[in-house]
Amino acid sequence: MEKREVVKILSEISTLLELKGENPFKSRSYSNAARVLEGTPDDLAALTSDDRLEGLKGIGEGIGKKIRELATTGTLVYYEELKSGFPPGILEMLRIPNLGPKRVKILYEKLDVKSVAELEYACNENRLLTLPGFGEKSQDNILKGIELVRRSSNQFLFSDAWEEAEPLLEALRASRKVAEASVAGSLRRRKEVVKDIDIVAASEHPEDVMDLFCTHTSVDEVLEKGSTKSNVRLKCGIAVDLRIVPVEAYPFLLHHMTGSKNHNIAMRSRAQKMGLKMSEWGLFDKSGRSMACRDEKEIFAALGLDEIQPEMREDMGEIEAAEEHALPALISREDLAGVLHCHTHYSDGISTVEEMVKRAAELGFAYIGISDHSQSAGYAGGLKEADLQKQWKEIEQVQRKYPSIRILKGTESDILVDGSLDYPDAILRKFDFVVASIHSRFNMDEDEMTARILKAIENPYTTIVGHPTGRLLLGRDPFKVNIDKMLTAARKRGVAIELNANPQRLDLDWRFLKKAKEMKVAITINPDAHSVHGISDVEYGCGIARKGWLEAGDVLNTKDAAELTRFAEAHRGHS
DNA sequence: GCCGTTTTCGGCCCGACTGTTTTCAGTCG
Repeated sequence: MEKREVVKILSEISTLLELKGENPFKSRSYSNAARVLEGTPDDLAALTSDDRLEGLKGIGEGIGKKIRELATTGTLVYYEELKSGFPPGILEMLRIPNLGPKRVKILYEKLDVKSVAELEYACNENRLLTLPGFGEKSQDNILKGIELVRRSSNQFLFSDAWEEAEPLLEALRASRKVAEASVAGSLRRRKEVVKDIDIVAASEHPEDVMDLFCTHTSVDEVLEKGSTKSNVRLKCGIAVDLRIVPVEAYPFLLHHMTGSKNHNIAMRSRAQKMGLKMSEWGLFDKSGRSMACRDEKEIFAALGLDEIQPEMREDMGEIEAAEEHALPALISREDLAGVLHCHTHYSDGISTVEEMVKRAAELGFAYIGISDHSQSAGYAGGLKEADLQKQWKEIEQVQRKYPSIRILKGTESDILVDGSLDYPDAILRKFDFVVASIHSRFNMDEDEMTARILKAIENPYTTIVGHPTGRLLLGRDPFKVNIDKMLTAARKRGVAIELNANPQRLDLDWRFLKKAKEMKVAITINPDAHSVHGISDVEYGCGIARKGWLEAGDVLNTKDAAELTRFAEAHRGHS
């Protein structure tokens, strides 16, 4: 069984326990265990082979045993029994906003409603009005919620949410009544996919600011409006929360709303153990006196911690590291010396070689790697040998015109079904670098796919494995590959692993980056640009690299072009 | 169900808003 499936079952158990009305802390321990398991880079087989599983904080004897049962037998008696107590459609009702386990339980027990469709029917017959705790408003809101769930998946790419957040933030900052404002929540933490947008502000006139916010042109509907908190839905479908506090509480609000939830719980538990109480309003001692903090750094310091960057606040070891002064100095966009993996109109890009080079130079890069698709990639206009000759000539001309930036000749070669690359060696050796990527037969089983990729890694001409799991966020699941084996082979052979910065990919996932770093595997943050605009996508990649605790030294394209070509040459020397 | 520099038992983060209620439960983050 895949770890992903175990994670799903654990969180489902958590939900079912809530529905059952069990001890909420018991339910929480299952969702916590699911999160912890998801966050560890190791696969299930590695975790269950020794005592490492129960060593994870949040997985004890009980849940550990259940995970082992799932890993060895593929099923879990406890889960099956729990599940059989409820009709199968009941979980989908929980996706409706503002409808939680308590009220779903009432709907099921009193009205025998077992699915979203039945719930809709019951609403239309006004049958909810008779229930305790329900009224006309709730019934209307549930109908609206059903509409919303049907219309969208309720999840958005980071890049899309970011683009919506920026004008809102600018409008707030432009107001004289706003002292400070920032994006918070998962967007500030740079999660690859977000559910909503959180914005925080400091103001002495919160009502006026709320009015400004709720009447912004991008707002479609005001869902909630108070003096310190409002919630709206934008025309594009994303919900936005705005919280406002006075200036002195602002750093606490910013920290609180940035989360993650589990990071906050850990921070507040820590405060509690120190005899303090922490909330979005401040940090208070036993007598209720508030301790002034001018920024987040001072909040962390008050709890005996180094400042933790927002991207790392996932309660995945950052608090322990902050306590031991062992936090990494995270990479930033300015650390990148050059960009690799760029397409042009020769294959499926839309910009010319010169346009791409000019743009990269404007962005301050010292080199750019052109890597169009290879000959078998008919779907993307892959280059035949004659096209390559033509492109190389063109690159040499452009190079003369732009002496300040080095142009590297590369290719994004398909990894063919048998693991070989898509050009003969005589051509491959002419490239400065080769990105090897899977673009076909995604449905292979794990052993086959792993063998296919390992063979590509062993090819002396491979420099980088491109988008190593092939996922499309909100679109296509990653293909099955043993990441551990891939990283081990990459390290051994001196091949880099791509962190593809396209906002739809962001692949390799940040949860594996930390592991790659520990294994000293070189990572390249590549734009996979298909136009001049795509080059700056490396910014998204840097956000994900930071979530994976990467420092400048862990990333290959922070080095200069000479070092990069030496890296490529070194692998060729291996053969 | 998990966990322990107060504890192996008894805790488990904290507050805002809504809708339903006459003081609060449910939901969310």
